[in-house]
Order: sequence, then structure tokens, then C-alpha cells
Amino acid sequence: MLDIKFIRENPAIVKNALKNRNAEADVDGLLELDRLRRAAITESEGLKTERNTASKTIGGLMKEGKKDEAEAAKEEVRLIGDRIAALDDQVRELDEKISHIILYIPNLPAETVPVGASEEDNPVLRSFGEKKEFDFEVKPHWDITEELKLVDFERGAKITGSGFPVYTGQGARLQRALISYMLDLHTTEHGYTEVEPPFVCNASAMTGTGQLPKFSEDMYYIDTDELYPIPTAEVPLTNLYGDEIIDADEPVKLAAYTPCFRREAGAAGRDNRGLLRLHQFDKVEMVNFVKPEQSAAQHEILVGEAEKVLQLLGLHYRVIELCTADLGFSAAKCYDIELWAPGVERWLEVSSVSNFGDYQARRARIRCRDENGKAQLLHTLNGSGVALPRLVVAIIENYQNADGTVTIPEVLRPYMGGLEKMG
RNA sequence: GGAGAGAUGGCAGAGCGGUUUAAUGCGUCGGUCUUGAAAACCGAAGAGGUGCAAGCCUCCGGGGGUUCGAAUCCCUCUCUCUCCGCCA
Repeated sequence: MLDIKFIRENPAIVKNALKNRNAEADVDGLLELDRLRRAAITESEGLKTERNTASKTIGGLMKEGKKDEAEAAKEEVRLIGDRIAALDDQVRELDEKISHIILYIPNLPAETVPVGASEEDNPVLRSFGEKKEFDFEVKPHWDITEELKLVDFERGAKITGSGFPVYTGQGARLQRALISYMLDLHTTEHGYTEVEPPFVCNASAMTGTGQLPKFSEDMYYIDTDELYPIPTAEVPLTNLYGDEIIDADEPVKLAAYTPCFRREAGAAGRDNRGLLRLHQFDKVEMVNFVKPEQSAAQHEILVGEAEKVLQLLGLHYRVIELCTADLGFSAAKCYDIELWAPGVERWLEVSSVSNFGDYQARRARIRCRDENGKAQLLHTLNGSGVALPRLVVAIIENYQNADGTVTIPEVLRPYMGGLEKMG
């Protein structure tokens, strides 16, 4: 969330940022509640000072045996106590109202983020490789996965529902190979610590990273135990250090493989053929905790680490920057990496690399020490490194052969038992 | 799931209704001494809120209650440990 002090001092900046994001929030109402809250606190604290002094006096009178005087004083202090209780109730109510507004206000876009009206305005920053030429008719991945029995969509729908594919045979092996390949790359080449977190989180963690309260409809929920299956490893990894002051003199870098669960409410029928949009998918995620002054530079490093995964696989991709209108709720700045898939003839988003500034750190209370040893909010970043299904789509479609087989990229072969082709 | 015991500052560990502004030890940082270091001695040091500031308020796992006053008493939740049960 945003710093209430910042909002108080820069309401115009906040309102303009909301406008650029096509978002709305009652900033003036928030500031009025903030004013009332501080007035109530000031009054309550003054009374508490009185009460503390009076209580000490009563203690003294009791010791000296002046019972009558003590009783008279007690009566007086009781009245002060009643007023304090009323004021503190007021503060609590105001806190709730303030939270209700401020938790729904998205992060401010960084100054470098291009202002835009829709995803049409996302600039392409760079690309790697080029579109492969084929001397035969390329097939979309759903034909290939069926012919080679790599994915069984029908049976997944039978046992769970649509959007829950079953990977089989070499298809299942490929999932495992990709996970191992990516985690090995990040841990050995990029300095990451591998983590295997829980795949469900509580409401507090979900609020810390910004999924709650606004996006509860996008998540699955286990009512009996009040737990949410994670939509991304960002949630458990980032919240790992919630309520802590950690040493971030060097960036703390965590990488994890987890399945991800998304209801994709409102997305029915969109982009959902084959492996393009699923309710459950696998992903390797990278999360960084850095000192504030390092986050902009670390963001560039992080996107490079995600790109490395694709470069070694020999896949054609491009990096775009999200404009203000397309930026995620908690992000201050975000790059998307898109892979070219010749079968479906589309660019597929496989990684979203975001700098959250101190937005998540403030919600989750994650801090580090500044140069003077004082506690300060740190910055969080994360990036997919990368999401599997669309990566699988790109691999299968780009490496398909005229005879119906799929060549396995060389870096994956050690993870596939030396296999060179699927099919 | 059942029974019991716990949760206090970076760590260990006192305190169990009013000089606790949370003792003491270890660790950390600064200083004295020293060629340098160690030892010894002296000193400093938490987080959040509020206020222009001085300062004040809050925080002893979370929440609620009793009281003039709660780390301390009561209720409740969470977590940890021990034993039992069940079980990949």
C-alpha cells in the first residue's frame, strides 16, 4: 500500500497516478478520515498521560494508607478511562475505514513508466532471435500434444474440470525437465537460493502481496481451513520475511518451483485453447529483496535472468514494458517477456518481471537496515523464471519437425535422459 | 485427534497487580588502556504511532476482559515442546 503520509502531502500526484491507471479511489475521503484519526489519537494520548500520572499518585496514596483520598481519585480516573476507551474505539473504527480505502489503492507507477491508455501502448524494448522459417505446414501445439500423447485434456476435464490438463509420458517428463533446468540455471548461474514453500497460504500472506482484498474472486479458497491455493509463488516467497527486519546489504534472491492456481474469473472463452490459459499450471518464480536504492538496477538484472532461460533454449522472444494502464495492481514498473509461437501465430506472455518498490514491503512489513542502522522498508521484485505451459507451447511449436516429431532443445536433453526427439 | 507444559528485547533468562524508565548474562557497537590485539573498565543501543519541536503514547505471541493501574489476574485464538493415538 501507499504511505499515508505521502498521500497526505501529495494528493495531486496520487490522483494523477490513479487516472493514468484507469483506477479510482476516494483520496479526499481517505484524507478526511486520516485527519479525524490523528485528532482522536492526540486527544486519547493526552488523556493517557493524565491517567498514568494519576494512577501513580493513587499507588502512593494506597501505600501511605490514605484510603479515602485514593478512592476519590479512583472515581475521577475512571471517568478519564471511559473517555479513553471511547476515543480508542473511534480510532479503531477509523483505522478500519482507512484500511478499506488504502488497501484498494494500487501502487504508483514509477516515473519512467510510459503513460498509456491500454495494452496497445506497451512499447517493445528489444527482441532476441527471429521467427523460424518452416518448409512444411506448422501445427498448433494442441494437435502435436494429442498426436504424441503429451497432454490429455479430456481426462483432466473428467477428473477435475476444464483448464486442468494431465501431462503424460514424455509430456510429463518435459515438465519435470524444464523445472529442473530452470531451477539449476538460477541457483548455479544467478545466485538464487532454492525454496520449496507451501502451496497454500493464509489471508494475511495474500494481503501482504496484494492479492487480497481486491482480487479474492481470482483465487480458489479452502473454506474449512481458511486457506488459499497460491496463484503464484510470489505469495509464499515474498511473505516469508513478513514482519521481519532482514539483512539485505546484498540482494536476497529466492527461486521456487510451485504449481499455480487461478480461477481466471471472467476470462472464460478467452485464449483458452490448448495450454494457453489454465486453472493450474507450473512455474518457476524468482523473488528479490533489495535495499531501496538498488531496486531499479536489480530490476534490469532480474529481467535478464528470465531472458537467459529462453536464450539457452534458442527461442525467439521480445521484451515489452507495460504502460500505466496495463501495470499490475502492486507493481511500480513491469516488463513482460513474450515468446513467439508459430503454430498459434501469436506472442505468448511467459514472464512478468515487476518492481514493487516498497508497496508490498509496507503491506507485509518487510524491512532492512539503512546505512545508519535504522529500520527501513525494503523493495521487493519478482519475475517468472518462467511459466511452463506457454513455454511448452513455444518449444513444441518451434521445434516441430515435418515428420511429426519434436526436437528437444539441447540444454534439456540431460534432463530427458539424453532423448533428442519426442515422438 | 487426546493430555500436559510453554511463548518476555539479536540470543539466553528473571519478573507473576504499583521505584520495571523490562533485572541479569551473552552477543553487538563506541570509548579508555595498548605498537596492535585480547582482557579489563566505562558507555551506547529495539519497534511503531503522534507532534513544528521538546516530548508524549503504544508494544512482554494475537485478540478480548477485570482494575485507578496488567508482562503479571481471567477468557479466547494461534504457534512451539513432551507424551499418547493415527498416518504417507
